[in-house]
Amino acid sequence: MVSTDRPRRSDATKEAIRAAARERFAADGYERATIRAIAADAGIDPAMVMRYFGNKEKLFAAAAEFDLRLPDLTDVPVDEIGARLARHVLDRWDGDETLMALLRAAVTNQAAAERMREIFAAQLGPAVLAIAPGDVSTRAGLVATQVLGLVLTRYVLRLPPVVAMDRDVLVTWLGPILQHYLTGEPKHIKSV
Amino acid sequence: MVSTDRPRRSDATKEAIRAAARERFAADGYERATIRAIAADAGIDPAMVMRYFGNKEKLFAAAAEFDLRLPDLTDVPVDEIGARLARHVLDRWDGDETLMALLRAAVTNQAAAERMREIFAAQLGPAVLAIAPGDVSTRAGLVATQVLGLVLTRYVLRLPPVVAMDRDVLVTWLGPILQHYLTGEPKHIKSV
DNA sequence: GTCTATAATTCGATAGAC
DNA sequence: GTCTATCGAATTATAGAC
Repeated sequence: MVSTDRPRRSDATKEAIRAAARERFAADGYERATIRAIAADAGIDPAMVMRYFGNKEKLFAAAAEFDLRLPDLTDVPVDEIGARLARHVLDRWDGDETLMALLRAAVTNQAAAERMREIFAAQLGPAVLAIAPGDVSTRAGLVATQVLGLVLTRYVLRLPPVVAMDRDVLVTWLGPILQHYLTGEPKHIKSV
Repeated sequence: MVSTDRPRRSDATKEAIRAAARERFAADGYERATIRAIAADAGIDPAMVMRYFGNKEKLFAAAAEFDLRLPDLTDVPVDEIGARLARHVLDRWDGDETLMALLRAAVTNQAAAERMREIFAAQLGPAVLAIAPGDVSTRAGLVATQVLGLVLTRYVLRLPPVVAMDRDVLVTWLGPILQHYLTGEPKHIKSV
């Protein structure tokens, strides 16, 4: 038992590489992030990156390991689920650059796009299933459009009006919308 | 007068390059789209591309010339504006790959992102101004999050649930949301 | 384990013949 | 106007010394 899980020799290096890779992929996207730059950030030789991860694609796969960490929404009052979800997305994005790396890369890299699809299918789908009536797939898809649209415009494209919006203002606007996508019916919406 | 606007000698070549560039930038993004490939698609020599457009950045700028062609929404019944806008977005995106090129490139290329910001500021802003009360900037920003989120998930990431959704179903769901962003008040929304 | 040296490509861009 | 030839730089990836 202990032998398979022993004190770790210098996997610290491996973790340092992964951290540096996350930053570079997030900042520059898949193609512009170079192994050389990642190695330099990690303070080691580029050859080490190849030794530990084989090639660039595998390095990205290791760096883009990601968990949405969706909160358990089943015990949240029904009419607060949307706001809770909106707040979680903003928190999650501010605290972890992995999703930014994944999104940036997914736009031009096929493997990254596939991973993105997997993550949303495996993590958002079940979460919606627990609380939503009717067509779960459609509801999960609609939530994805609004959530990723927010992330894209605020963190990637940095559209000024979206960047300028206060966190709480965003939650106030988007909460009811996500709520509607999760539990409402199409067309049956009243805006006053 | 005629001399400045004469029959055009072989600007057909120039237009062929621009068309090929649009396709490549849309399919591969800025970095992966190569001048060599674009030239091959256009059936001419790579050196011609440089001669006509100077460098890769200027070529992209020429290929990403884009007009949202937002319809005049002032004469549309107020409660139909959202649906009309949703339908227009789907139409516009299906018929022109320029916006796809712009979006794909904007995610990893600074100049493309800046152009994206300009387009939304110059075209969406005024359109919203004509019909929306209160904080126009916020409303335009919210509309951008949902519209670009739809485009990202449906055309770029190709999330299965979003791809599977019928055009009319999407309009039915998104119409009221865009309507709400344009004319409603935060929190004052009722989903039944 | 870590790094040096370099192979093998690929790309943007230029010079110049025709 | 069009194309050939090529430069110079940058990249991933490998081989092998220490």
